[in-house]
Amino acid sequence: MRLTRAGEYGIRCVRHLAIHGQGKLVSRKEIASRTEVPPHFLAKIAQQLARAGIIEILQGANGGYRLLNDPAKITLLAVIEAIIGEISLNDCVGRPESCRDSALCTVHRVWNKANQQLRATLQEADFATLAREDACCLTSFP
Amino acid sequence: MRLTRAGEYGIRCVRHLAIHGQGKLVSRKEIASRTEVPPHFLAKIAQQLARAGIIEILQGANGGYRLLNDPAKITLLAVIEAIIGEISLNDCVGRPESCRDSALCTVHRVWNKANQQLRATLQEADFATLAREDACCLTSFP
DNA sequence: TCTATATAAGACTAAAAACATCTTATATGT
DNA sequence: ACATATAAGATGTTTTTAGTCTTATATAGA
Repeated sequence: MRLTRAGEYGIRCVRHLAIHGQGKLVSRKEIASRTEVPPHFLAKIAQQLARAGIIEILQGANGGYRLLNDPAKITLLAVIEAIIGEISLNDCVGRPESCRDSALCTVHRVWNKANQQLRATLQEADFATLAREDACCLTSFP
Repeated sequence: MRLTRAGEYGIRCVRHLAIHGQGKLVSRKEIASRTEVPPHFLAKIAQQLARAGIIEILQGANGGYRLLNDPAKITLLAVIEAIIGEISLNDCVGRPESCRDSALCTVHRVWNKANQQLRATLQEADFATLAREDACCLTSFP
């Protein structure tokens, strides 16, 4: 697992939308400038979020992005995995076939446990909470 | 954080040494072939493990590597961090200065918790245990 | 209907990191 | 002295990440 820049940007984007509330349309331009994400890069990230059913993209004049669901229902895990794919701390966890016998592998078992914990922690965090307080990472409201 | 190939190889190396027991000298050649790690790459990894005080390197004819401590005292965390540096799931965690106000950042707080959990889980795993049972990843004994 | 504005989609490029190898030097046992 | 083993760092290759650019498409409003 590795939180890439794209993943970080995806979080910023959803958090910014969450601050405005579900269904509120915000232009890509505004999101990009407020969260300091390169606009074209944000476009790609938004497409992934849209495919994952997290946001809706409206084209045309006065277009933009908006959250499809209640921020309280959107987890940090869902956003991250929409961007970087399912989290796996090492290959052993994500692709059992890369192990000779992953069911018995003591090392594997540790990774597996760590991976489950990590995903659980990220799943507990929802964007209603994440948007509520002031936060670093350039995503706070005016 | 990302478990690189080098990290994975470091684990294989220490596990192989742990199977032989503390203080037992094993040649780089044997470790490399048994764990399927490129010999020259293993040399670099071994140097990092040596700098971290995990193994001792003996030069010259009949040289090789050996564990300095009881495998039960060597944690998965120590080995991984000897190779890839201190684990941090995102920049926010590892470099608080990259946040405007990391103490208040709700996103940061989630990462921080996840990071602590991950390190704790990896610290609980020791190489006496990891070496005990059959395992995948090419590190089992003859 | 035409135009301005906005995003879509994917090709393309640059930079960084990962992965590995190669070469020269140094240490040790016989 | 010689054979064998690792040290150390330069070098090269591949993959991934990060970001940009271009052409196409959709929409609001004059």
